[in-house]
Amino acid sequence: MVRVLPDQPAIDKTFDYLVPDAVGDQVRVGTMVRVALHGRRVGGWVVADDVEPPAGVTLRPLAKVSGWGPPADVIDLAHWAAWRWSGRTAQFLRTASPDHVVRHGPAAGRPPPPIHVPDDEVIAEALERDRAVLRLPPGADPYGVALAAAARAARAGGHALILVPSIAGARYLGLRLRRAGLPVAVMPRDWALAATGATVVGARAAAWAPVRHLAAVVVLDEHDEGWQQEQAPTWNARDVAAERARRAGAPCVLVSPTPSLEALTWGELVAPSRAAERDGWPIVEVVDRRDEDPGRAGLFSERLAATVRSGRRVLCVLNRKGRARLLACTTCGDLARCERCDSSVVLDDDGAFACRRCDAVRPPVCLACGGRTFKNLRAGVTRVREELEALARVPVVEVTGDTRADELPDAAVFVGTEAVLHQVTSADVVAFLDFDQELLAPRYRAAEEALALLARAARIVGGRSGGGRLLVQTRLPEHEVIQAALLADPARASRSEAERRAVLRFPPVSALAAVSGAGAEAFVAALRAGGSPSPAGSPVEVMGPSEGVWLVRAPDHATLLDRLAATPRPPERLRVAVDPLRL
DNA sequence: CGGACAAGCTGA
DNA sequence: CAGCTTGTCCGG
Repeated sequence: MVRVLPDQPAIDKTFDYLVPDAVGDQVRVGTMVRVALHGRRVGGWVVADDVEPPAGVTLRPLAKVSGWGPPADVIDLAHWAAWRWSGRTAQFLRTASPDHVVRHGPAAGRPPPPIHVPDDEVIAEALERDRAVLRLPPGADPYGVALAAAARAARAGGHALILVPSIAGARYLGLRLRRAGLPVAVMPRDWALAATGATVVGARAAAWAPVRHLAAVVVLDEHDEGWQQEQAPTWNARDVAAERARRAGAPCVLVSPTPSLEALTWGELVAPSRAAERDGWPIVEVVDRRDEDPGRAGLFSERLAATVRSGRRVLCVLNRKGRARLLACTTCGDLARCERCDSSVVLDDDGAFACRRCDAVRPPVCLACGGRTFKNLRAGVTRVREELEALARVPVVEVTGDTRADELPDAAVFVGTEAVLHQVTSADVVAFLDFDQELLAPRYRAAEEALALLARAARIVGGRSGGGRLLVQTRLPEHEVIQAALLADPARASRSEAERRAVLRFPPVSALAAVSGAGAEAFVAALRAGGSPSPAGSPVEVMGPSEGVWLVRAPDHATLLDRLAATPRPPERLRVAVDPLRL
């Protein structure tokens, strides 16, 4: 008799079935099966075997054994993740399952030859720890860490799990490891090979890959916000991988040029020498815009003008979309604002004013004088491209999130949103036209995000030894984030950021969840009622609502998640985002 | 999720 | 009161 969790989003409940003798040898914890449930057949996973079914129910036999599923340790991990991100076990098991039916493992390959791993003290030191945060500068090649981890896992009689933020990056790393002689499963394609035994390389979903005898875990660019899924449950592949390592007793190395505060709280920092780290960061040229005449300055300093005219390949970053972001009435000069909440409004696709905060839409008419024409106060990327072209006297190409990388014309000067750093792979200089926008963004993680942005740009231009250069226009030249990049010392930024988070009680000093949706009000009421009789002593606070979102805060994850799990969910739609990146 | 069944509504 | 909609419950 086995316990089966149906693969149905709304059924978070298990049912027991008889295992027919004929298929007994194919069924274990994790096996994917089909079962009869309430008059229909549904897929599901065996989540426990040798179970004692509740009295008074007549069991039906399994309808079919579909194929291999996640190993038992991943089934346990999915139960944990359902608690950790207030989700449902089935959602995680779907991510952990092969996308095609798997009935046989791949043919056994030749035993791998001994692999040569170059000596590297810093990497070796990181792999000695149970939980290491390895701070490698942006210019460093992460291949050495992956190879050393795979070799270490092999010595321990097991396999390594290596997570890379992008799918393309994972494929490339997989190829290089395979060339070194290792059996490598690149996820999600090689699910069956991973299950039989290989070094496993992949992107976010690979945190759920089957790994035989997990013996080392590496997460590259652990600070990358892409590790977290945007939809609820907002699970984070870095945290899943770290928990897997903990459960397996395997070393876990989180690698980043700019480690997150979460990582620094979790593990021990390992970093190369100051000289080596400095070499891996580009030269940072800070242009202090306070010296300029504010009326005339625009977005282009003298330094920037000289740089775009120098003939070098320059990427200019301005995180604003093409349409105007701040409008003023041409008649009276009043700013275009929302009638309801007073926030600034932007022109939507239909030419109406749309509020960016409260969703209100109104005709484009000045509230003060009734004027109907407006001028841009802040140019978006489209306008800036034209101005920059005039300044540079060479063609300037605009890049936004919508631009297709393979259709990008070649040019010496590009301008775009952050997307330009994803789509153009090499340059001599990356220039941030208005870095204060990153530093002062109204998000609690703005400082970390700003430093990560500099690190991303640093990868494109390369370290200082190769002439890599960043140009940062700012009115905050003393800001710790800019100083951290300038001195190639990310700790400068994390120290001050840690203090700020402690004062404001933001993560990692606390644990947060954002609750929204039609059922949020009822859920939050139940959440408040579920606490200790005296709310004053309750460690779980509920704040809000602000724009329909409540924020739940607790001193730590266990307190927060136990309370969320103990609160009954209303039948209406409810989104619970644990560890929200934006508030 | 989706089928079963009960309770509620409508029109003759 | 048949015939339909809407809501709630529950599955092995």
